[in-house]
Amino acid sequence: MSKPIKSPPGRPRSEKSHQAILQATLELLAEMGYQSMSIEAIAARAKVGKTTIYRRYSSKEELVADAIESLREEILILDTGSLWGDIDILIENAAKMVLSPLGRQTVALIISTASSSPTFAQVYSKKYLQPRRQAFGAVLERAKARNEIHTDIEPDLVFDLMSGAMLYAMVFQPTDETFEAYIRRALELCLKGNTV
Amino acid sequence: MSKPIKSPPGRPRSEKSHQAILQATLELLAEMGYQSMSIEAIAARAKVGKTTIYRRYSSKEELVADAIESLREEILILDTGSLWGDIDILIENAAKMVLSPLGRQTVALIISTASSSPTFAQVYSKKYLQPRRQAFGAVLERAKARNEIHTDIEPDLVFDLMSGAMLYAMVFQPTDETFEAYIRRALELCLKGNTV
Amino acid sequence: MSKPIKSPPGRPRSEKSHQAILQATLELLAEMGYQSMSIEAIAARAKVGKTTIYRRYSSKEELVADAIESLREEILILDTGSLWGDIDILIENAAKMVLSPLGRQTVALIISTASSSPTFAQVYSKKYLQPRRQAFGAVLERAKARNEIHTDIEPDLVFDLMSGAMLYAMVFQPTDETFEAYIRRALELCLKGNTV
Amino acid sequence: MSKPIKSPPGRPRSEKSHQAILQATLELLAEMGYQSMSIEAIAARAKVGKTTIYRRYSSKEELVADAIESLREEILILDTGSLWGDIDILIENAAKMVLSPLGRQTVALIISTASSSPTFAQVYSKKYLQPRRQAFGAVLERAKARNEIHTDIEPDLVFDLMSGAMLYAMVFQPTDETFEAYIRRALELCLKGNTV
DNA sequence: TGTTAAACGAGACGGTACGTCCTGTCTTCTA
DNA sequence: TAGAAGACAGGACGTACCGTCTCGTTTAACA
Repeated sequence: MSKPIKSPPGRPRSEKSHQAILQATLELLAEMGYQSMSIEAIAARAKVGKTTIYRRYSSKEELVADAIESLREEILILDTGSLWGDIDILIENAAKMVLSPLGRQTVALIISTASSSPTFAQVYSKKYLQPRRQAFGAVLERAKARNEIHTDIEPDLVFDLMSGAMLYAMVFQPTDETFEAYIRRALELCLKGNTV
Repeated sequence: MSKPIKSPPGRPRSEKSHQAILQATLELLAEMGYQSMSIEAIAARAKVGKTTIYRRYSSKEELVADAIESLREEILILDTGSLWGDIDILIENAAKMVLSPLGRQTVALIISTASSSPTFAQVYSKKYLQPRRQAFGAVLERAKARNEIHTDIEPDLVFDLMSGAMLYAMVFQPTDETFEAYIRRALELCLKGNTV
Repeated sequence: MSKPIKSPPGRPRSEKSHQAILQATLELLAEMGYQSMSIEAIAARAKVGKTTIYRRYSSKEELVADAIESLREEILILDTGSLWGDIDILIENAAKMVLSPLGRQTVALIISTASSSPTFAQVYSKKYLQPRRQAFGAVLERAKARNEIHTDIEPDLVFDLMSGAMLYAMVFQPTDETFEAYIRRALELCLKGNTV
Repeated sequence: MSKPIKSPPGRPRSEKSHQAILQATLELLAEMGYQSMSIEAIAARAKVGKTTIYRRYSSKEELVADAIESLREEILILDTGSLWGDIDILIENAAKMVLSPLGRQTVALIISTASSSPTFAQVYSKKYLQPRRQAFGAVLERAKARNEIHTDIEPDLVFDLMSGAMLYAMVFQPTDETFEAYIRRALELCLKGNTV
């Protein structure tokens, strides 16, 4: 049995260049935003030829999607023992992302892309939202087990509502209070009728 | 008493050109989308010099914001006599916009633009959302007067939550049920703890 | 018998504006040259509407020609009693203009304008060169009367030759000797075969 | 011994584009003149991006100077055996250039540029005038050897005088006779006192 | 140990759109 | 009715990037 994986002929692609491209992309994304960031600038920042980028990605979207994907971190949810303890950790994590420049750009990009590209929306939904939906579901299930909330609550609907609220808050900044306080207030409203 | 309004010196701006610009903007917006639409194309379509556009707007964002603003229709809210009667009308109106092809395109554009342009977001928020927020507020106030919901409910927060939910639903289509049913379910969740 | 000069109806043209336009034109001409000087800049400098310029002149050439024409000075030729005495005065005058910074600029402008605009060339030729041609002719005629040069000499041809030589000398600076010496040498060459 | 000439990095400039640019420039120069010829039109005619022109030349002057320079032809002077035979050939050549549309434009441009740019004047003088000055000198030297003109004649001065006369004739068109006849008459005047 | 073939950096290519500037015309109000 | 102010359609300017291409130069696996 021979190895079916055969390395292609010629010089292999440089992992170093790859990393430099992703790094430069993320930096420029944070510094000047998706729209005004040019591929030429990325190439210059990464000290890489434009060709080297175009060989890997055929569009800015693809490149940025990969760059963002590259920094996805594990979602770990500690069990603090109480609903609001758990919730506060989730909100804090969300806020951390949302309030950093890169985070804002990222979310803006995702909404922007997703709103005009159902395909991207689906991919993103599956890869990014689904794990978070499950994590949030787990938190609510634990709360049910502790009798903190009604058993007939639908975690998915609450998750959607909160996701929408975060999205809305990021785009339209409807309030003067902090993001965390606003989101907490929204969640309280949602759970009000469902607390035991 | 003489009129204090004095017309400024020089030739006044042409209302005809103004309308042609807005019309052309909306047409191209529908035809090719925000990104790929160029100001030169708008000028050509409107049979207007580029200068005439730049004299009025300093960016594509501003222009598009004004073009969209120009389509704004009157919001009229009938008093059906019950909270859910009123609500159903509001939801139906929203759905009508969201589900039509032009509506989807427009909303996608708004989200897309707003998410990457705080300026546009602010303008849109003030000119478009504010009136709807007030209409929604009026509905809830009537419901309070009828003792259908608690008096301590915050209409603005509920409005934000519902706006976010609609936005989220449009982008990610999280459900198989109809848009109206999904939004109604979300609103029920929000008001659950506040019904008398 | 009524006066044939009838002032036209309506507001008469402002002499003040007229002067301001000429003044501004000459200033800008000296400051930035014919090419890069814009009619808008002239209007702005003269604190005059563009219309007011276009009402008077239909082109930049016309305006500049008139502005230059406005500075024309009297040519007076003293009779020194000898050909070379008269000539030296003419050469000295020419040199004075040609060697001053403003003179160089002006001549450069004239050459530059005339070479690319036959209309201007004609106007300039008629208004500026013709009087000088005649003055030079008078000098040669006096020399003929004094038997200093042959009677069959053509003053116009000599004038053209000398004008060309000055022009050429100014543009290409072909020599290290002084302008006056060079021109004198050229004239000697021209008259050599014609002296008695 | 290794060759010290190393090709610079990156794609080399296209000689084909270069030629197309020069060709288009000369064509448009002849068709519509220096002033009204636009760089955009040149690019279009040459089927070349504007960038490709701006990468090579930073101004219209530079481009046109190079275009003109590119058509400099060899000056070959046949020895006809007599002064006026040689001269007539030189005059005919000059006339051919001066009387063609491209020639007029070219000379106008050269004068115009040179009169306001000493640097250009010098370059042009060295590259274009010097060889002609030498050719003209050779003709006069042969005439001296044949005893047609005095040995003490200064060819350079005569050359300058004739150049100036041509220049002056082109700009101001002082005569109704043909250019050739006028120039011949001028030269006769110059050599009159020097013929044997 | 060479050969080979793709990836590399560099940068030119034909284009598109930008936002600014100026042109010559027009339209309005004021004197 | 002239003047000033300034908007108008048009069009060239020079710049910035686009995505593609063509160089000469690595770099590794294959032969």
